[in-house]
Amino acid sequence: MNSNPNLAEVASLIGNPSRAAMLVSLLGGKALPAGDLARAARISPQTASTHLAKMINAGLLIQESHGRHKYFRLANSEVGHALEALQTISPPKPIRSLRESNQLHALQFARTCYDHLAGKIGVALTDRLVEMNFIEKSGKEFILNAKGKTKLHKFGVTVEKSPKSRRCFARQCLDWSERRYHLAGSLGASLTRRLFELKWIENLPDGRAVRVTDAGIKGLSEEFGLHLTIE
Amino acid sequence: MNSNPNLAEVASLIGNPSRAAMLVSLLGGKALPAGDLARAARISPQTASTHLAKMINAGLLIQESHGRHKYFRLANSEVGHALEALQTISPPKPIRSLRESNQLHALQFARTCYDHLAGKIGVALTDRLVEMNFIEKSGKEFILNAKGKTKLHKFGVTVEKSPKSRRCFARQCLDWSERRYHLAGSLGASLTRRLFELKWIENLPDGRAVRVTDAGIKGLSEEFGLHLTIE
DNA sequence: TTCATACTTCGATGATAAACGAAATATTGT
DNA sequence: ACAATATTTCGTTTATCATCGAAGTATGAA
Repeated sequence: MNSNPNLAEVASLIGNPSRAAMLVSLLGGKALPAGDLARAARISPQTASTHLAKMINAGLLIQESHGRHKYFRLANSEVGHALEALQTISPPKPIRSLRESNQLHALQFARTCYDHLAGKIGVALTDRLVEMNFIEKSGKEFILNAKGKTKLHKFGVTVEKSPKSRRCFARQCLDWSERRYHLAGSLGASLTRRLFELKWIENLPDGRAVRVTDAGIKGLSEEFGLHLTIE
Repeated sequence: MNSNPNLAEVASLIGNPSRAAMLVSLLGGKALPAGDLARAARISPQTASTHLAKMINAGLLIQESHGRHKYFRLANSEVGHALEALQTISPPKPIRSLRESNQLHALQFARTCYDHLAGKIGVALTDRLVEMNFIEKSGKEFILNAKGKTKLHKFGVTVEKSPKSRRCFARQCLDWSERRYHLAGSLGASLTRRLFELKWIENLPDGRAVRVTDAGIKGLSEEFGLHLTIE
């Protein structure tokens, strides 16, 4: 009679406040260990463990073991997409203060994802690197060409793949909120490190949001033709 | 610290099997009376009434009174979008009868998703619009270019973004049955409305499944190079 | 007015599951 | 080997909420 997929099952999983808190923590795309997720949801590790098991079982999360830590992340981009769609219909304003509202904006605008830059700025900067013909998309990676290598090296970024690390050099990382790719991998990390070093960006007090400084606005414009407008 | 206790609130509303069944019945975009929704969810009118009140309260539904009947429908396209997004990550429901199997096939082939076209046809038509270079993907939207604007305007579609509505003009909506994007937003809705107007598509008796008429097969082929084969 | 239909409110019941303490398992460090 | 840390499993408690019967309100029909 009524249509096929079993909505209620997944929705009820997301519908628990503790699980929802964990899922939101994972929306940044990062994998987090069980303990961190428990803390984020303000519940005991035991309780978190049962929640995580349920979400693994339902295909919402996947698990990677690293020693005694178990890392969890969203199983795929569809899950992130669904969570965001739910957020858009989450009624009036959950936001208790102006400060929280600003924080939320800040996250969408610029944040770190593991160790590289994400959010609107992350995507926009990557776009500029492509447009200026420094990097180009190729499968799941970017390729840094000679022109880009020169430019970024002069800018203070490590442009050689470290031979001992088997980390991907210039991975494409999908930003769910923008649904666009930005630069990750060791190149993305090195570039982001350099931006911190130059104090073009700085960490906001808590969480993973990042602020672009005045020097950053000037610098990104001059070096990469990335013109930011303050909203 | 992290954003949304209300995410859980909405999700838990959708997470009840009875409420989910009612919401899915409303995904076709039509308004239905409380009694019909109770029957669709196989629950008593009293129970349905409390469920509906909760969903009204949370802003998922809106209510119109017509005499002693009260009609309910999805509050806005975002709700429809969120439901579809959840369907993409929901496990399929076992099929119990031939009738259900047929219904499922019809839904996968063509259906309305709140107010725009989805299913094989929805995705295929969107693909054609991209291939014919009328629209192009950009982030989470499509961009309608000059060529597309001319073409669709001539076809009878509203191609201007309504300034007072803050609804997205041409959003990408993830299709649960195809796992691909189709055209949504006010442009998608207007195009779908026009297809109904031309009687190229028509609603099947119950639910949100849609049939492509003979005129539609001819028209879609001639106008958009979309060649349908009857299965 | 009186009856019938559509929906809502109230109260009681029963089932589900979230939470944590206690204890088990697994891994790393000393 | 032993202690420390990270996670899981089990059993118990507790709270929530879906459900429906019964009764109430509102609208339309006879």
